Amino acid sequence: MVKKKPAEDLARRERQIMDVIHQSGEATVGEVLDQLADPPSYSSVRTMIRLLESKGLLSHRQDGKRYVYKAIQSREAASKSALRKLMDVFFAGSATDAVAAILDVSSESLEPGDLDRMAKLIRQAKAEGK
Amino acid sequence: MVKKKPAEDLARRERQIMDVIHQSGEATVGEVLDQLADPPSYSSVRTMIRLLESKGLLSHRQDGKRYVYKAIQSREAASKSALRKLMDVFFAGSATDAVAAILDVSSESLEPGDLDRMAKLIRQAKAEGK
DNA sequence: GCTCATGTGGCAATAAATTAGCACGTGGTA
DNA sequence: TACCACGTGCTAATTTATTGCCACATGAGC
Repeated sequence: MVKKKPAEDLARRERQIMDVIHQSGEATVGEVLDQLADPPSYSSVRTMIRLLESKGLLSHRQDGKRYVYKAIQSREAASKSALRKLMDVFFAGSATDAVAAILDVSSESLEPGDLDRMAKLIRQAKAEGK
Repeated sequence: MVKKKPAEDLARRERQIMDVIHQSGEATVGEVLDQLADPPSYSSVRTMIRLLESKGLLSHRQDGKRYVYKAIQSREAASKSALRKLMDVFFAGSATDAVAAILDVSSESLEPGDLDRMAKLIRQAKAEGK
């Protein structure tokens, strides 16, 4: 029986690369390299990406002679599991506390429109949950 | 010049252990061991924890003959940086999208009271941001 | 069609992370 | 007080992750 390897179990570089690809949606080796903070050689990035593909986390399509990689798991699915984990670790699973932290973290950049949209989301959730 | 090592740069086990300790607030070696999904030996966990302490991520106090470890960086600070990163990677930095995802992830377990509390948080943020 | 710039594939070397063994110390308890 | 259970410190061995080389392929421009 093969061990399941969720995204949380990735090594450092692997995670960095997956993050870049999730952030970009799709990326070539060169694009990943450009977005890595502390980049190794092109060759190393490529090896790493191929490894991630062999682990079933990435897939590629061909574009001319280059490969364009994307995550197998959708951004939505990946973000949900990351969020769930973050909520568990830092907020004892509390969605309310997590929302409070988001408001806090982004207070600098929030515009009234953002807050209105959030308020609307909450009204909707309330309506659905009835 | 010494390289800064933010929490995101931790290796797999290191991060697992930091997560457990953040989640618990404080923990002994044995408690960390109990909460690790795929635990190595007691001895290994101890070595890892001492390493994290030597890196400046943990500190300990003595309780009888045991050490009780806690994170140097507060849960609040750690959660903020984790949230910021998650928002960047998955939601292009959008707080609104992050809130939407939280509502989605936790829709099963939300109670009306939670939604009311969130609504209140948003009203407050709006008042402050004026 | 030939050549060059840029890509990929496989593989070997290195570096880092993880594991655990062994010796010793200490507090509680009979 | 003498012993035992359980804790720590240090260090070595192993496993895993990361890096980059070298050979070969392919498309674009001349």
